[in-house]
Amino acid sequence: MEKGWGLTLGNSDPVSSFFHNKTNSTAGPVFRLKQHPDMLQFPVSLAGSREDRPGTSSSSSPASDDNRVAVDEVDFFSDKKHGVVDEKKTGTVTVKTETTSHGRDGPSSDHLDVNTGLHLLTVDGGKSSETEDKREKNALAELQAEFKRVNAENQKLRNMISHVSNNYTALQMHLVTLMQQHRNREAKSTQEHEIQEVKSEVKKDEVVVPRQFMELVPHSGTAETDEMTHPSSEERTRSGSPPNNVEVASKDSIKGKNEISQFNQEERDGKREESPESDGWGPNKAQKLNPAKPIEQSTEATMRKARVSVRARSEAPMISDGCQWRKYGQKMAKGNPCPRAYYRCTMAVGCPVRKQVQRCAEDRTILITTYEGNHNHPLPPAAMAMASTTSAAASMLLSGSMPSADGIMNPNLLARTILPSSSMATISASAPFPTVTLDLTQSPNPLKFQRPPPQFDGPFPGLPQNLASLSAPQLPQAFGQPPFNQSKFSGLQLSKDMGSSQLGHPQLQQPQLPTLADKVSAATAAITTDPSFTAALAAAITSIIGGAHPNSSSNTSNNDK
DNA sequence: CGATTTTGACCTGCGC
DNA sequence: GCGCAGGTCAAAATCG
Ligand SMILES: [Zn+2]
Repeated sequence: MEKGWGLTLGNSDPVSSFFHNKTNSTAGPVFRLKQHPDMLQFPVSLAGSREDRPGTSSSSSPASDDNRVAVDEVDFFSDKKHGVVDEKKTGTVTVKTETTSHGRDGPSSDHLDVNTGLHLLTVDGGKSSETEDKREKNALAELQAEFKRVNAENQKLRNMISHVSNNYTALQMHLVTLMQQHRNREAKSTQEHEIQEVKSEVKKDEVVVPRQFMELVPHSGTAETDEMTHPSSEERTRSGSPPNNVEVASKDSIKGKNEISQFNQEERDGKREESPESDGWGPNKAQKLNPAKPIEQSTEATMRKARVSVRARSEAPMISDGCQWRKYGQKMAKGNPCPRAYYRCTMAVGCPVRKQVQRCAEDRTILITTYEGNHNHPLPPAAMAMASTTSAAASMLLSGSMPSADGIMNPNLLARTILPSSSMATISASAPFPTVTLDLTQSPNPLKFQRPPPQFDGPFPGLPQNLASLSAPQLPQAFGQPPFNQSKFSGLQLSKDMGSSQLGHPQLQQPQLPTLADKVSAATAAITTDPSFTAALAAAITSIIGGAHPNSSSNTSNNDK
C-alpha cells in the first residue's frame, strides 16, 4: 500500500530531475506557469496527469502506446508500482507543489541553486581547460551529492504530496457528494425524513435512493477524513505505519456509525437465522423472510442497486483493490465469451460488498470490475481508497438522480473535467441498478473507433444540448473505443432511460441515446459532469489500482489458478 | 486442515 | 407457465 506509493514516486523522480535539470531560467518558469492552472484543478490534474501522460510519454517513447499501456497495466496490477501510477504521481506531485507551496519553498529553492550550478559547470567545463575539470569534478561531486540529497527530500515531499492528494481526492469526492445531498435536502430534517423525501423525489424517475446507502457514504467519508487529518503529518515523516492511522480512523468511524453496521447485521440475521455468514444480500430470501420490513428491504434493494464499475487495463484476472475476496460463482455472460466471476468480500463475515469481474469481450486487456454495496468493517488503507471511491461514486449516482443536483455544473469545472479526458464516468440509471462506470482505460484506441467530436452530436441527439455542446468542443479527440457496454465520451455520458432490453444487451447500449433528455437526465448529467467528481474519482481509482498493496501479488497468483 | 475455488444446481425476475 | 439470463448456493475439489 504505502510502499506502492513510495515506489511509484521513485520512478517519477527521473522525470522531475529531468525537469529540474532543464529548468535553468527559461524552462522553469514556463513549467510553473502551466502548473498553476493545474494546481487549481487539483483533482483534475491528477486524473489529467494520467491522461496527459500518454502524450508526454509518447514523446519519450513514441513507439507503441497500446503495448506500452497494456504492459504497464499488467505490471501494475500484478506487482504494484511502475507505469501508470508513476505517471499519475508525477502529475500529482506537480499539482501538489502548489498546494504545499509552503513546505516546498525551501526545497525548491535548493533545486534551483543546484540546477544553476550544474548548468554553469557544464558550460564552463565544456569551454575550460583540464585544470578546471578537476575543480569541476569536485564541484560536480558535491553538487551531485547535494542533488541526491535534494532528490531524496524531493521524494519525501512527493510522497507526502501523493498521500495528501489521495486523501484530498477522496475527501473531495465525499464533499461533493455531501454537497449534493445537502442541496437535495434543503431543509435539514431528520435523516429518515430526508430519506423519505429523497425517495419520493427519486421515485419520479424510477431511480430509488437508498437511505442506508447515503448514510453509509458519510461513514466511509468520515473514516477517510480522519485518516487524512492525522496521517498527513505522520506520513510526512515517512514513518512506515500508515495502517495504524487508518485503522484508528476507521474504528472511530465505525464506532460513530456503528448503528449502521448493526443495522445491517440485524437485517441479515433476520433474514438468515442459521447462517450469519452472509447472504444478507439475497433479495430473494429477504423478501421471503422479512416481508414485514419494507423499509429495510427498500434500503437494501437500493443499496444493492447502486453499482460502480471500473474499467481498467489489466491482464491479471483481478485488480488488487486491497480487499480480500472470495469467489462464489462464475457464469458465462450472455454476449461475452469471457466468463463473469462473482466475488464477495471476506474481510468481515457479514460484509455485503460484492464485485463482479469480467473481461471486455472486445478488448480482453480491459478488465471490468463492478462493485456493489458498502463495507461494514474497517478497511486497510488500500482497500479504503477503493471502497470510499466506489461508495462515493455510488452515492453520487444516486444523488445525481435528484433534480436539485444541477447548479454544480461549472463551465470551468466542466472544462477541467473533460481535459483529463482519460477518465470517463458514465452513469447509467437505466438498468435494474443504476451504475456508474469509470473508465480508466485510456488507451488510444485499439479498436479504432475514433470519432470526431461532431459525431457525438449525431449519435446522441437526445442528450441535452448544453451537455452535448460542451462536451463536443472540449473533447480533443474522441477516444473511443467502444466500450464494453456503454459508449463513452471524453466527458461523460449519461443514459437514463433505456429499456431493460438494452441493458440486457450491452452492445445495444451504445445507441442508447436517451431520447429522454428530461430534467432528471440533465441534472444527472450535470452532476456527473462535475469535474471534481469525475476527476477525483478517476484519480482516486487510478491511484488505488496503481497503489496495489503487497497482497496484490498474492492475489494475482491465486487468481491465476 | 482451514480457506478458497470450482461448478452444477437452484432461485428469481422478466418477457413471451 | 416456459424459457432465458443474471445471480447465488453449496458440495466437492484444490490449494497452501
Ligand atoms: Zn468488506
